[in-house]
Amino acid sequence: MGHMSDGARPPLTTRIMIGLNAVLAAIDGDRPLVLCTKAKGDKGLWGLPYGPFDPVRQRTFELGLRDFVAEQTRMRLGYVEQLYTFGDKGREAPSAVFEGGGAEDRIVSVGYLALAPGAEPVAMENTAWRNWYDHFPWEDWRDGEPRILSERIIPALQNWVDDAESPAEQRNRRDRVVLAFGYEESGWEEERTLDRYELLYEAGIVTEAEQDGLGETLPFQIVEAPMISDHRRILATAIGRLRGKLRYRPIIFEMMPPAFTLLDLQRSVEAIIGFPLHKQNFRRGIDNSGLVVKTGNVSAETGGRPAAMFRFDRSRVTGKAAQDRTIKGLTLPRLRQSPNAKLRAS
Amino acid sequence: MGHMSDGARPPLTTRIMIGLNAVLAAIDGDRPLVLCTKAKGDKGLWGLPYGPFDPVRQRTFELGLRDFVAEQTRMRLGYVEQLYTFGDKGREAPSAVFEGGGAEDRIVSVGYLALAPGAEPVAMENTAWRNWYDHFPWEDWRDGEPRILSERIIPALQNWVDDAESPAEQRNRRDRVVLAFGYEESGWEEERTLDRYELLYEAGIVTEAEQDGLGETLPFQIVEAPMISDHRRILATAIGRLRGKLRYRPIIFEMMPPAFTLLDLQRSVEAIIGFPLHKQNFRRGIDNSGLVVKTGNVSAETGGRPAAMFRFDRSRVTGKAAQDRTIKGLTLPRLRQSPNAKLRAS
DNA sequence: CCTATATATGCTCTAGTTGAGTATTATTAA
DNA sequence: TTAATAATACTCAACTAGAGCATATATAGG
Repeated sequence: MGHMSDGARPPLTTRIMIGLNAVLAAIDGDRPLVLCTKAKGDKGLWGLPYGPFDPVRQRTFELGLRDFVAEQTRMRLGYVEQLYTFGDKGREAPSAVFEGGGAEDRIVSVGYLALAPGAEPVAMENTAWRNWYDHFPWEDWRDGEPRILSERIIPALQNWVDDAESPAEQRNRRDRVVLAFGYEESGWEEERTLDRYELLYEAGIVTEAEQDGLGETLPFQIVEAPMISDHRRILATAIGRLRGKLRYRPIIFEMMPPAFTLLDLQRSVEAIIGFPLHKQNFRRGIDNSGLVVKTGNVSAETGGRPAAMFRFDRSRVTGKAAQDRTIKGLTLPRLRQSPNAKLRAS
Repeated sequence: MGHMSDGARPPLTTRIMIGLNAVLAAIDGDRPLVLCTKAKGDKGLWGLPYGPFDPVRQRTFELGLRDFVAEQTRMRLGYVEQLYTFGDKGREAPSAVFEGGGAEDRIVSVGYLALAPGAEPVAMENTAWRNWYDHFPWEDWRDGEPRILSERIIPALQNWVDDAESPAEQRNRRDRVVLAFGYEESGWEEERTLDRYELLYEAGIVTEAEQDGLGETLPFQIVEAPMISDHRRILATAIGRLRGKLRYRPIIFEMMPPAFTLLDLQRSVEAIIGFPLHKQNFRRGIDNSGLVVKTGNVSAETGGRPAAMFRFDRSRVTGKAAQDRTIKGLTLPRLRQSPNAKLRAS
């Protein structure tokens, strides 16, 4: 295999180090949660759990991830999926991440999405489940268009578009905004979380502390809640991936308790995708997906007529039971015009 | 940020090296192509172009990728997308990849998918465009179910299922086969390319030369055409990603020449997804996607009535023109019962 | 010119899916 | 008993997807 260009060997003074980042997501009622850690010396900013990859002891990234998450948070991961590998120069200061790391080292981080069936309380200090919309307030449309979007972000984006140096660049910026935020005809696509974040970042509307070198000079910065390093970007990637995957894989059940009502399920899905669903059509979709079966119990939790409890039926994904239809994920019957946005779906 | 576990710093004797792998795909008529290289000393096996990532000189992976592909193949990449990062221990022998690499080093490779608008001939020795179905004969259903699948692969998989040690494991294997290969009800899902490859690999039905340590002892091996290292796995990932993405992004146009007929477009899509489409419904789908516009010219290439030429209309993806509908990708109107599988779609 | 052949392109029909809403049922609290 | 709160059942219309028929415009060969 020796046909690579010469000079390939990196000088010993520049080492590559690999960090593993975990986006551990769970749902609590109608709150989508992500496990965060806060480190001293980071001005109180939150970050994602991360750990170094040890090339000697760890056979695969995934095993390494499971190890350090268990060590840091006492949680054992279930569903795990690789997201993306972030390798841009300057994305973090090596010495801040790896003990013994020097400024000349290069840190690459591999982000993973992990799903938990519930948000067990974590006893560790500086570790907490946080609502991910605290860091992405523009992504939650469950009560209608977020005010921060219409009142602050869109005007700021408009300024950014107007600020472009050439008409071509202006058109390009405008198109990107329209596409990412679904204005005009195209419509909000919930899975474009990363596109939106990157646009806001590029426009200087969000920023991640000082290490980005943009300091206080940003013209349009208006949205707070940064995270350390590029962790908010990693979280945006995770949210987008999870949202997109709901449609074609029965992944939501990785985040559900063993038994649940259909409304529980609906609230969980809504928490993730960030917009309300049409209740009757949602259950119709669930119903003929064949993904769940009744347990026989009922829940009298909520005041009205008791709801039947369901559980995920794994045999439906393959087995003879699945009859004719291809099992994919969930149908997400959007509620277009909510009669009263304040009151959720009827 | 210094809250990582100690002992994080890898000993200097184990270095991490990062390789970049490019799956450069193009279409020629009805042949889906991938740019391959053949190295001496690899028993004549084909592989993907790859190069080391230089942490000193290269600011991002993507720039590094573009550099080494330009150097190795004289091609400038257009559309590029990160696929996956492969880091399992033992996936390749470092000394074979990096000059100066030692057995104690750890190689991680970041795979990328790149799309070319056409397969320009490459003048480089040991570099060629190859039909990707040469390495995945079971993935091409354009002329009906591939014989290798029904005659050899499925029986071998059946043996593998029967071979399971426990009934539970047997059921598990069976379910995985059913799901990946779409037998019984669920139906063939073209984007599960990687699932299928991994299943075949696990069952010992495909193998990648000797470094996998399985040697000649495989009970069921029946499919040839391996590639070096884990390049066939990377290619499977790329094919799956590309197939899946066609449905929701207008990515096919990255692989088309500036002007084309609708049949050209259909043949290209069919080449990628590996099954035939219903012609009239395909054009209906293209038509009301609004993704293309007539150039005004016609093509008298094929013998029958001349076909109108079209071009991709980028303005449709955002612009005012897009009217009401959300522009996604293509509809893929499957042709279920081909009247005569030998004759493609009517 | 006329005919066979080949493909492009237009149109219809049907079944299933999706968005939306109405109606009915089973509880608890006042 | 009534109001409130949900759960659950059903209906309806618009649209989408699979299928196939019909017509239009070329070329090749008499």
